[in-house]
Amino acid sequence: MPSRAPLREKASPAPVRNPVRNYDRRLSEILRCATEVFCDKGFAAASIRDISRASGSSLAGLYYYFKSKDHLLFLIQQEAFSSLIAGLEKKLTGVRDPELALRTFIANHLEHFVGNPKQAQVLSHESDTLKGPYQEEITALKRKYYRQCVSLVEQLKQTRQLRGLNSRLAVLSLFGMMNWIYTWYNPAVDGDWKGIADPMAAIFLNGVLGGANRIDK
Amino acid sequence: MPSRAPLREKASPAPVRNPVRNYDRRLSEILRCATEVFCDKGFAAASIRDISRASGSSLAGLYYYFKSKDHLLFLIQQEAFSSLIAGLEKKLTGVRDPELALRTFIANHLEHFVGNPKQAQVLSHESDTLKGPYQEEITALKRKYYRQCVSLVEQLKQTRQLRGLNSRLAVLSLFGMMNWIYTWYNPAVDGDWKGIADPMAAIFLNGVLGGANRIDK
DNA sequence: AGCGTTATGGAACGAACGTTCGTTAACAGC
DNA sequence: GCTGTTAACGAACGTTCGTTCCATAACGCT
Repeated sequence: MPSRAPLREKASPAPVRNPVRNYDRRLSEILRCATEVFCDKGFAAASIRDISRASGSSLAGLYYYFKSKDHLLFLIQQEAFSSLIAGLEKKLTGVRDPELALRTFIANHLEHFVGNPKQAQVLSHESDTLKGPYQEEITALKRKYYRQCVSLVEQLKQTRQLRGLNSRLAVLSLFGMMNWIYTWYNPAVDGDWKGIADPMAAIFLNGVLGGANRIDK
Repeated sequence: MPSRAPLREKASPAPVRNPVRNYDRRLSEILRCATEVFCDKGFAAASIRDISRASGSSLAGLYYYFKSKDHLLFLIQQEAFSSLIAGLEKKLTGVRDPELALRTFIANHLEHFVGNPKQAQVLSHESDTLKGPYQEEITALKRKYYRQCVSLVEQLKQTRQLRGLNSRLAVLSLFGMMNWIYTWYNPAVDGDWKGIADPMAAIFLNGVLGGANRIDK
């Protein structure tokens, strides 16, 4: 007669000590697994069953932590954007010089993107996947972040008297450079984020400051 | 007693005059419709039924033109890449100056991407969707295109003696700028490709040439 | 008139999908 | 010891998916 208890290999039925902490910990564990699955297969091609497998939960058990597949992607993107913005505001306090501020902006962005490549890919690749209220909330975060960068470029434009500069195009080009990284970054070839942030900031800043302004200085 | 013929509203059973031409014409029509659907919903989320609806074919009728959904995406990407590369080689013949060649490269890329935004989005957004032999063939085209750009940057690096320049990072940053356009381009705001190509080429070329080199000139 | 090729469509297949239902342990507070 | 909450699960629902089978027109050629 076989014993029954040892057969359970899946997430065991919770030795709940601190109820609130346990929920949060398990949720972020699930978000981490789901991020990996979405990164590998893409949101639409990934199934809840894939995430169930990756996280060790049952199919039904997952729905205790999110309302729908869309809601799950929303939670991932919201957390990713929030930590990106939080890191930025912390590093930007007290920085007055626009050029230094832009270098800080770029460094923060790349630190996040190169340090969490899977999260970065889900942010970049699935940035237009959601629809309705979820998308609106993410778009609001994205717009806030975009505007902050435009503001820095406009400050630079004013202090350096760059009359011809198209701030919108400059900022969107910068975002292109940085967000595209998820398609090519290879730590063995490209090193960590510091080795990318400086040359990329150099290209962008030389790019918008232009040749002429260097002579004046 | 109702007549029967007028009830047929769908693609009528082919007044075949020139068999070869008809096949090609219908195929590119289907590719165009499929591009639109893939662009709007993403490859994985788009169904063959969506493409059937958009192209006016029946579900089964489509499979006369491609072997599988993956094959359909392959055909789209192959055609897009081929015309991109063909346009480039035509415009680049006889151009000796590396800077001018790079401006030409950028102009050709943006002309294609801004002129065919839906095709561009499918190329960029689904660049890693296929697997196996299809992906290998597309990757080969992509690598050829990438190498051509690297070669131009290295020529620039040599003639201008830019010792510190990381060609790989520079080219991938340029591709980032250009390919990211599909996420933000709005003809009403940004105008046609000419208004984007020049400022973006300026950012890139000033960026890699750096401030110092301009003083020498 | 008859035949092979080109081109198309209706109907169906099995598989996989997101989600829900009802149930069940484990624990906390009383 | 009882009760409500937390956390998890197996099984199933109805739907949609990519793909295939088979039939059938229209045409070019003989």
